[in-house]
Amino acid sequence: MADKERVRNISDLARIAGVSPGTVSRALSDAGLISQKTRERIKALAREHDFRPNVMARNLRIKRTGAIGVVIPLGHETGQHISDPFFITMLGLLADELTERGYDLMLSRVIPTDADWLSRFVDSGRVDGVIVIGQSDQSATLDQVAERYRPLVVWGGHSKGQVHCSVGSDNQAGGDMAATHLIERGCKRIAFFGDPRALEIAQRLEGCKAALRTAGLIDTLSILPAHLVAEASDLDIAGFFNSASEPPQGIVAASDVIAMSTLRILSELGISVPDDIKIVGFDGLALSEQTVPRLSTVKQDLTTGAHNLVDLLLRRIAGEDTGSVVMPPELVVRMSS
Amino acid sequence: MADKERVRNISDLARIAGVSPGTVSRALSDAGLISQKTRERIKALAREHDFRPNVMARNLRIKRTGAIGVVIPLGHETGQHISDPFFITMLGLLADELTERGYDLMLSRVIPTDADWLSRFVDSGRVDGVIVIGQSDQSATLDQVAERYRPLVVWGGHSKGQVHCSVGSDNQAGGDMAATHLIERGCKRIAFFGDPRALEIAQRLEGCKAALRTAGLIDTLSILPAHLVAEASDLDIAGFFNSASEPPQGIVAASDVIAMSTLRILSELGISVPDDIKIVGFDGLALSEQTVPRLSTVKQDLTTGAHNLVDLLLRRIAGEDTGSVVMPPELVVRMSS
DNA sequence: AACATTTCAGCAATCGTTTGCAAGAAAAAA
DNA sequence: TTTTTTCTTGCAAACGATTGCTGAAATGTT
Repeated sequence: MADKERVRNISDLARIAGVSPGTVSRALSDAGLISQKTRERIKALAREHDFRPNVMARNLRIKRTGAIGVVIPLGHETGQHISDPFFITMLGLLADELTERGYDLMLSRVIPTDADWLSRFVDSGRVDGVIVIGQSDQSATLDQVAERYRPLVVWGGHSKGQVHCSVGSDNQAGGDMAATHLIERGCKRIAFFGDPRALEIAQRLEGCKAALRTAGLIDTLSILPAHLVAEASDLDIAGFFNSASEPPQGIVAASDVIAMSTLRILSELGISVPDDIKIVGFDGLALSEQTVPRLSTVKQDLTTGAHNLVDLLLRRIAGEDTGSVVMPPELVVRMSS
Repeated sequence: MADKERVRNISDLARIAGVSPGTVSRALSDAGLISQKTRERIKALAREHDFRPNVMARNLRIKRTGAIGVVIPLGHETGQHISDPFFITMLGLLADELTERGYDLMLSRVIPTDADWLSRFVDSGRVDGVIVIGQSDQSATLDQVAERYRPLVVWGGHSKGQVHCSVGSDNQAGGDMAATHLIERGCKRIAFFGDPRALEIAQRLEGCKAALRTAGLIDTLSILPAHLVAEASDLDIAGFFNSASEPPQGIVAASDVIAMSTLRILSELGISVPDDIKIVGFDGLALSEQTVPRLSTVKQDLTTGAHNLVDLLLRRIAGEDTGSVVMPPELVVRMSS
């Protein structure tokens, strides 16, 4: 049958329908002025041949892609993997949020070797906007691109003089809450586990110090720049406890993942949590509820975080100029402290 | 300065360079016949104006997108979230694998309401191929699309008569290994935690039954169709232990996540693992190494799984016809059994 | 110096849509 | 019936690249 031929594009369909390509276009995209009758007819025809207009051609013409790029710069930790629970949780939330708004999500894992990594992605014309998860040690690059490319939003900490638009928690407040909590629980010697080369972690440490300072305990603070990746941090942590002359009574972990590793290592060393040592994590990921014992943690509201990221981004795409967002974290006390 | 004008496309650059657009195109895409000299000159010019050719236009012309779609159908469990650790781990591995091969990853979370969800994505012309993570309860739809759309590969179980190309573990063998191991450790009463409505889980249960049958213990098997989502499964599991007249001595969990919840609940009930009850998980995710006690599990090699998925997909894109892959799982004995 | 060969760059068609403009048809008004 | 107004539709020019073909220049060969 002649009308069973494969319909590859809008003109094919137009020929079959006996109309012009323009008319088909108008019929399929519920816009434009066109008679109800032909619209129905053409739509039915399209369905029958199960034809769907080519998205790329449309995007080229229309100059929008309907996709948002999500990029994860793996800067200061080359070993850090995209499957890090935090990234991944955020990614899932973003996917949900974007899908709901009719956008697709284009994922790009990047190891910033040259300063060009972000420009390249941004200028590829493949996405309408970009969300960067985590500043890593790339704040300078982010600022530089943000100068000229508006639809860019970053998850992470906010610091004065920052050019790029960010969404994140008040890390300093969070660090303060964690340390204060441990102090209230009677801990005198406190340790911080986390590598302050990353902006967010530096801020958490700062808050921690502030709390200790007001309690007059600042001199007891020891810092372990543990890796973020679970596998690598194991060694750091085990080493710390083996070489510590006097172990800490409380630990502020810069992330739930670090806290989880610590928990397990302590259990294997026969040290009891929370009796011997108390621990507070950071992030409030789902996995923090599954540890033994359940982890006390400074919870970031990642759901509204993702919501804010997408919201700000879409407003920026629409041309609006937006400021950054700093969200209050929340101390969740469970069984580890 | 005139030559500081913004270069928006290849013709702009051509005008500045005093050549034709075609020449610029050839210069920038290291192909084509063109003199070394002009190539260098044009490349330098492009760098200077930091111009990068529009990817969409290129894709339209070239009829390839350089992107692979990854879709996660959330079929039989509406509550199941994209941030499920398994999905997410797989997603990360795929991102790594695809990035390495020069492809981008387009993520799409789908709740299959109509039978159309996959067609729509596949026909959008936005991706060169599609990877589906998990069959959920959508095997029929997958088969149907696979009939006509070649570049489609699915992570999941393989069953006879299956049309779509799949990559996954030998789930039955895995279930057998887990149960056999528990039997060897002296367990007489064994329970299976997991909802067999999903193909993969049904296969795991089948293997489990086989092992019990040969050991003559099949009558002692109890099955708890626990939800996959951690939050929901908690209730299921707690309920199970509260109502069980005689608790099992060994548990085969259909996933590490279920095992982890079980571990924690048992700890809270004061039941010791592995002394009172032994547990084996399934998946071998990173989190299984972080539990207390460390989880014994049937490990799927997700890294080579992701590798195979991508490999088969690219071969299918190239026109080759490929069969499915079933990989052997591996029992990893840790502290929980 | 004359001719054959190779290299390089330009022309113009093409990928599959969308959309401003204008013309034809239909409906309404006179 | 004629004129005016309103709906529909077609035409053709974009969008920004790639690429087969063709001719001109450069190179090599007698």
